[in-house]
Amino acid sequence: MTKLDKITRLAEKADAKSAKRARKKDDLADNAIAALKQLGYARTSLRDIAELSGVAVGTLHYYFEDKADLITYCVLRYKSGFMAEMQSILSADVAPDQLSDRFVKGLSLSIRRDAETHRLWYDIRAQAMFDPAFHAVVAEIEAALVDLVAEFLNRTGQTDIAPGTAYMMLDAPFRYHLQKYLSGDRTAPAEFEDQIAEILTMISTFGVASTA
Amino acid sequence: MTKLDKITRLAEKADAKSAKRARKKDDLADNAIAALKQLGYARTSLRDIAELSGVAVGTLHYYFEDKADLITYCVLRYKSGFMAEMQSILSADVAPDQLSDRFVKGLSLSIRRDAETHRLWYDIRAQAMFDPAFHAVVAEIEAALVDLVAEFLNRTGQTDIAPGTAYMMLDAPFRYHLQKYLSGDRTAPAEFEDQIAEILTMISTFGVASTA
DNA sequence: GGATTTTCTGGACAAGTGTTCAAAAATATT
DNA sequence: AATATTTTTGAACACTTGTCCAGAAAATCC
Repeated sequence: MTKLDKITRLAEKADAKSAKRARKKDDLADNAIAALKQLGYARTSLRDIAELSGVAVGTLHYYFEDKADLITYCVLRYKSGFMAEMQSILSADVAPDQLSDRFVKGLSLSIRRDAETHRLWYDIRAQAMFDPAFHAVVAEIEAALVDLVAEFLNRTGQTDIAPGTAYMMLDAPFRYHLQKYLSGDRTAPAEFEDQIAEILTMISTFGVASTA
Repeated sequence: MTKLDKITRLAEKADAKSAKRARKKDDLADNAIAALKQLGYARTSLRDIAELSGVAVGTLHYYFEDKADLITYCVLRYKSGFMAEMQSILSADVAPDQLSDRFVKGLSLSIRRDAETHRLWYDIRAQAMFDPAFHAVVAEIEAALVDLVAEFLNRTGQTDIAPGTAYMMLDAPFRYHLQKYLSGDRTAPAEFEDQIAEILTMISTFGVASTA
């Protein structure tokens, strides 16, 4: 075995080791997210997370610097999951008007199915206004969401409205009806669809009017 | 002195007493709001509030049932202050288009001047999604805000959009640019005005189109 | 001006927080 | 099989939290 082979072997081992560590880290993060979804950022302690993960508190500190590090990691991970889901809806090969319908239905379904996940996002977003440690991760996710909306606008041929503006016009009703849904109003998702329909009509009317 | 006079006197005394108590309560609440504005709901302890108010912790419990009671009271009080301010802008006797301009400028100014207060509101609103104790007060404030927007729409002659929808289309950019402003972006208020202008144009275009 | 009620204090309490770390257990290496 | 390394544990630490309450202080009443 040459010297170079030895070096390669050592490098492979180091990679395998760090890959294993990353897997465990993600595993812990997933359990942490589960806890955070139920209790919210402020009410979730490291002991809650440890208990739900089936590990001791010390283990968390073995993988994460401190609590802020853990939360940041979780939020970034949550983002990749959510974004992938939305992208898969958007990249379906259907006609523009059908796509629009599917997109709205997808959001409405997400209120019902992933209410707790979205609740956590809005919680973190609010906390970021107080804790600069979350500025970066919130800005990153919000930029990705704007990109998502921009793609939706492109696919449906709406080019007269700024993506940032459109994002807000979708996000606001989404948050509002999520809130209603969480407080027990089962009709909220349906109302959400109606309101989005009104808003999308308004956006397209605006497009027609301003290009005329 | 007749028996009735005695009763009247006693009633007056009781009123004066409870009025004094209410004044003190408001005084404590104002200090509590000052603390909450700086630290946010989750990070503000009763000891923080007590220290800032110049009283002992026990005093807070003498006037408020518990922490939730105190916070609820504070939020309601904050609401009356903010709402009065916005109403005063709305009830000014000016032409519709001027009113619209003043309204937007008023909101933009409020981002600069009362950033911390609004931040607290968005914090509480997010907490309400986890803590049912805040459902009622958040719903009440949000309803009042919708009423405010409804009045704005009436005064400017826009009757084709649902007030709830219009509220969200103003609230979303307001929150977004507040967030940008708080993270150090001084140009956020100006951007906010531009975006609101775009949205208001869209709303009015929609109105014209749908009534045509 | 003495008695009574209201207001306020600040220490005590139990429970909970993030973090640290020596020691044990598990895994990998030779 | 023995050694070395990585991983995990859970007790201990110092600190904070909301709440309670006996007693002091202040205000009110007759």
